[in-house]
Amino acid sequence: MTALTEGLQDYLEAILLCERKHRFVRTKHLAERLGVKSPSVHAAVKELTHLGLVEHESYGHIELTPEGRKEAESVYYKHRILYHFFAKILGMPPKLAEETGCGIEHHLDDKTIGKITRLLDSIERKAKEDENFAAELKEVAEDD
Amino acid sequence: MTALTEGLQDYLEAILLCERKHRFVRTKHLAERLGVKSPSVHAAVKELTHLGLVEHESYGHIELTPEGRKEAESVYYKHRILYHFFAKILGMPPKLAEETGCGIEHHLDDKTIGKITRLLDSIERKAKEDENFAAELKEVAEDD
DNA sequence: GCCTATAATTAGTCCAGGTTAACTTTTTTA
DNA sequence: TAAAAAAGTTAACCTGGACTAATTATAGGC
Repeated sequence: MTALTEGLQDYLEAILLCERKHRFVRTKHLAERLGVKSPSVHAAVKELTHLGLVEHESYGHIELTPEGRKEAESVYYKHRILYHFFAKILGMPPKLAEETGCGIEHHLDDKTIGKITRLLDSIERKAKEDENFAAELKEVAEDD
Repeated sequence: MTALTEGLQDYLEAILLCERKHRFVRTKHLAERLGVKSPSVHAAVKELTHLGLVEHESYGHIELTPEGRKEAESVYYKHRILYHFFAKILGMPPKLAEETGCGIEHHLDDKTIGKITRLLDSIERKAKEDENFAAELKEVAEDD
């Protein structure tokens, strides 16, 4: 009720991404992006409004509040890091990398994401200066 | 209904671990391990029975079928790899590493887990032969 | 061998989050 | 500008997965 569930985090992220593409965000856009019907969007947006994370007047467009934006950006950042890891390091097909990232982003706190970020940095830096290591990584990524 | 949900996977894994400790598995053990009440266990076990993954006679003990065992072991293996990654590589506190692994194990397919396994191997091998890289990893793990 | 304690089961409830169908508001267009 | 199309809202319902309370089995202690 008063908690930000995984599902609501997905809605926030979707709002953020929609607003970058459509100038303003409508129920329909979110429904399409999330593969869900409009009454579901309606209920979620109502709940997010109630939590003070979005603003939405009836039949109007949907906007993030500052806190909502912060939350949405945090989710999105996690998503991008994970996508990078799955797609670029592990060599997963883009769609699967995308879905996998989406599934697990909610389970990782900010500090953990920070550590993963630095780990990936180290790995990639090392791969640049070490042929052998780079070859091993390549093998992992290219295994099908 | 006919799908193996995340929750049911957790039950399978718990059955596997309980049977290693108690000789036979009872509703009560699963309830304790999963932090859930017995009617919830009952319902889940019934569903798993229906899916052909466990056998359970009324008031008796709970057993994995061969397919159930296979599934349970797959989940458990994922869990262990992830625990290793979070606890040993990222240096997360054991409890958090445990919970995080549990949250995301369901989202990773076998091939992905295989890739992660090999990636961790490469990283650890490289760290053994390369002081510098080892130091960087250590820093990631020890950051609090 | 009976009685009590413990365990398992059943019945009924709740909540999140989805659905369809019906209705209202807004927008578009002829 | 009025009618049709599209979008949003509401109501009623379903499912998974938890819960409590009440009931039924089983097992141990006397």
